[in-house]
Amino acid sequence: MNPIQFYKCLSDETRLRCLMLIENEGELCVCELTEALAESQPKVSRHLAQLRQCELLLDRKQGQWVYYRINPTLPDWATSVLRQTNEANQAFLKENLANLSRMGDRPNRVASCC
Amino acid sequence: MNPIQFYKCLSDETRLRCLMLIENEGELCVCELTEALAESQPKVSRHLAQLRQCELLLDRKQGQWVYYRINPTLPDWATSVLRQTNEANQAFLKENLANLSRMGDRPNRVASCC
DNA sequence: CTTGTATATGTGAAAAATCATATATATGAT
DNA sequence: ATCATATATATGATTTTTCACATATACAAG
Repeated sequence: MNPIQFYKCLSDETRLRCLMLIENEGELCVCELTEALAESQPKVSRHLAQLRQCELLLDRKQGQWVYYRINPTLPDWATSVLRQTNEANQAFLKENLANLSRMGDRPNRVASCC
Repeated sequence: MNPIQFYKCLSDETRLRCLMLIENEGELCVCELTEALAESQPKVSRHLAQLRQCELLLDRKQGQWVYYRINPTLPDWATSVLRQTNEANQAFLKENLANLSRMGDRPNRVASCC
């Protein structure tokens, strides 16, 4: 993982909030992120695609939903940067987390492996 | 320190290398960074100015030289991100450190306080 | 098969970031 | 005062990034 590519990924507000929300929640689908961020679906989807291409995120498809999670095979320093950024900046996500918890009809999560 | 502003600062190659080199060396002046990066002086200077304005770097003037150092009052998470990024990515700086050590006539450092 | 929901992507426009070049300021040496 | 070195900044051009909107694909339900 090239540090420049990594930090370019973190330098856009939509992408950083997505990463932090996913770090918080473990896994989120596009419609949940769209709701939490109050942004358009194409905008969120495009930024997620970039994070996936750069291998910061992995996705899994379940029915009509696509769930994104942090790539667990990132180098330690990158994993640590994401974790620390999230832990130290919860206030930054306040509004987004409120949107998310206010969201009705969240898709039923089914474990990917069982 | 807003995490977006922080990561925008880290998302440019010139700025990231400057930050990492300064993290490595403790303090560097503009001409040393210019040499290490093999970039033009105005380019390096302009990026340093941005890092100073965002308060990631502090500067001190000594004679004709201006030395930049990491702002020691950054929030802990930011300090830690810089340190970890540097420690885990020494290979990324190899060429720049070689340029620096090859540099003759490096300005004599005088302690700022004594 | 049709409809509705979720997600992805193509396209051209707009905005933001970066750059090279020229120039200005400050300091030290002669 | 003149010259050389170090640094900063103005300017306009270029490149990169982001965006909105339209559209395409996939799946589930009826």
